[in-house]
Amino acid sequence: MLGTMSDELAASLLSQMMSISGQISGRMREGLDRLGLTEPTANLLWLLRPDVDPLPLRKLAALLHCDPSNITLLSAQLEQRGLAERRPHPRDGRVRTLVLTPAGQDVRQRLIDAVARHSPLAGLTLDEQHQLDRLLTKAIDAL
Amino acid sequence: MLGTMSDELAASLLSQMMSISGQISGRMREGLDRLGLTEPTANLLWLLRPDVDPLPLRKLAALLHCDPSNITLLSAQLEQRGLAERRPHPRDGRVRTLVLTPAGQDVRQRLIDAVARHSPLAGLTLDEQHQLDRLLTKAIDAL
DNA sequence: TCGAATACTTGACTTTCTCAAGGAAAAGAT
DNA sequence: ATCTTTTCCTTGAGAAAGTCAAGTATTCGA
Repeated sequence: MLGTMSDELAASLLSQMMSISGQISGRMREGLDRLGLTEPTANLLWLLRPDVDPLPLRKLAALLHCDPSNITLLSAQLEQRGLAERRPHPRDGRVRTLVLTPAGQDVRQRLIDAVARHSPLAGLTLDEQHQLDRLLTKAIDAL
Repeated sequence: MLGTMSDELAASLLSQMMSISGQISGRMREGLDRLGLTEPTANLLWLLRPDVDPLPLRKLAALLHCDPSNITLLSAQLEQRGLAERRPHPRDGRVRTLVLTPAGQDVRQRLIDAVARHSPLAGLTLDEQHQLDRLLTKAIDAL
């Protein structure tokens, strides 16, 4: 049946995605000690893009699929290390946003570089990487 | 510079992979309560392929990047729910392998189906899914 | 202005995970 | 064959991360 075939393909893709992302976070772990981070804090750091408007803590909790109180804990850790700051939202006094400090931007970039260099995706040719980029972009935009 | 361009591409791919796998595990969480599982046990269940020789606990720990004692805990939970069994390795008395019961195979398949249906990758055409499959396969094989 | 909703924090608690130590089986050396 | 070494799993103690319920402050809407 057609349904079965595409189900198998979907399951195979799923398994591959999980395997690769597992490899990536495994690779990430190796560098964390050196940067003085744990995996949960690194996952939060990952979301703090310097080129985008800072996100409210609540939004970060949604992106990480966890309770807001957990973000309170993790961002306090980043703050204590001088990597990020909680700033009040300019328009809404209830909201706090999390912003990287220069030191935080540096650590984040070093983390990304270290992982990207050893990622399984680095084994693909440049052309293949562009194909992959196109496919993933479409998948994400479809959300 | 050329190096910069490919670094940016690699970082972009990385970010996309993390985003999609985040979506996937988010989707997974939604079904877990209904199946009586937690996320860590589901991640273990994921690795227990019925069509492949059962893996030693140590191997499972390596795949999940965690301590073997943690696998002891998680597999005990699966065992208690009747989803898996720890069996002595036929040739090596030190080793224990983890094998799904029929009930465990059923739960695992339902988990995979539920996630695959709502995965971001399901939005791609069948042709695109094949392209993606080819690229990911190559990336994984390069390990 | 007053009630309802939203955002973050705090505290108590559970679950997950790691580390150090220990026992059992296999492998290697003598 | 015996003894040492290594490998694998388990146990127990403890740290870290996560959830939940309650509390405070701010904003929104009637």
